[in-house]
Amino acid sequence: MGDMAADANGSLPNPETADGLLIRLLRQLTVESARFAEMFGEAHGLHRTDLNALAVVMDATRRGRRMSPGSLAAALHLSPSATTSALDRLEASGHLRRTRDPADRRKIELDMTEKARRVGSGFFAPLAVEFGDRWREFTPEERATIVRFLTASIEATVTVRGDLAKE
Amino acid sequence: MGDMAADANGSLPNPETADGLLIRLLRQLTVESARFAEMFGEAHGLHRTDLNALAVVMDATRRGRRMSPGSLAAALHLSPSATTSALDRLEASGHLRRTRDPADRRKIELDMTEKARRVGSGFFAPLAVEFGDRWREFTPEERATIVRFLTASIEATVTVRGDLAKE
DNA sequence: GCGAAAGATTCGATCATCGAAATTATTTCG
DNA sequence: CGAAATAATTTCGATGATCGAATCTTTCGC
Repeated sequence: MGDMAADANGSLPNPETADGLLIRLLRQLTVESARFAEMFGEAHGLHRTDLNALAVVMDATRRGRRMSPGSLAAALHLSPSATTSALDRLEASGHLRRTRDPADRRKIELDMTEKARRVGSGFFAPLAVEFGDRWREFTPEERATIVRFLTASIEATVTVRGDLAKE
Repeated sequence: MGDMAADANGSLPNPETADGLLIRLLRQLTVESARFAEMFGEAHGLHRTDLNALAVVMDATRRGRRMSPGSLAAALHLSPSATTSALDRLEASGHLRRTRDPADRRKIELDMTEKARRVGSGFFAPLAVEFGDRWREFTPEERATIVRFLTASIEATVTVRGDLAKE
């Protein structure tokens, strides 16, 4: 699932518009990504939430920020108590460790273990290899176009989400 | 999955490779899509699974296929009993109807209601508008490149998933 | 220092999901 | 034709992720 609104748009089957084709492909891509994540998680005994949590902590670590349960809860849109449960699971499975912040002892810092790092590269390395393989055909100019397209599409999604939030 | 492994890859922050940039953007796009679906579902009182189920049924309907609880369960990677629950919810909320197949009365056919159709276009219409707006800048040649890119990326994901399934 | 606030956890309840058994309808075949 | 096997879905009991409210510990303002 892990997926998301998997498969359905307004585009009629008959004459597909130019935009319709792109929308359909984007949809397919997100569905396939979700399926991959789901299957990967299953293989490692990690549900969606645990995978997401790991990913958030990994990303924060990579850019030099430390995560606390609170910030993790915010990032995951999860209640503090559910986050505690998730952290219990991830600590029990040896992917994360909790250590108290010596400066402010109310806070907890989350550290990835080597096992988590292996999980992360097990997730991304095969994808990166396969992507690299298939993307070799694209020239720098074409890549620039693709970057513009992806950026525009991300912005569009964020914009529409913002509109939705206003209501 | 909705979301999916939200945020973390192997690419180091420092000198980002050309592929690394694309991977990061793809990841962002899936994350944002998932967030949008999540927020939309929340606004309509539909969880992930219900949204996914609706989407699958809508898509099948659109291409002239009828769904049964069984085929829906398969499409969602959900147990039959969980699917029954989801259908109970969707029927109670007036999005779907169950009717027995007159030919083989063991089977149940799932029909979308007008309300479900409205939900669907409420989901996709704003996105389509915003995408259309932002994509106006792309020439047909550029779109062809983008289509190739998206197709290649989908195939890559499917391939890696297939490899994972073999183990 | 003392009360208020911040950060995290515990507790009890709810609900989605699962696996196994049950129900209803159909097909096979003796 | 009738009985057993098969198919499709649902029911039931149990598990577990999540939530909201209350609790505990630490820090900050006065």
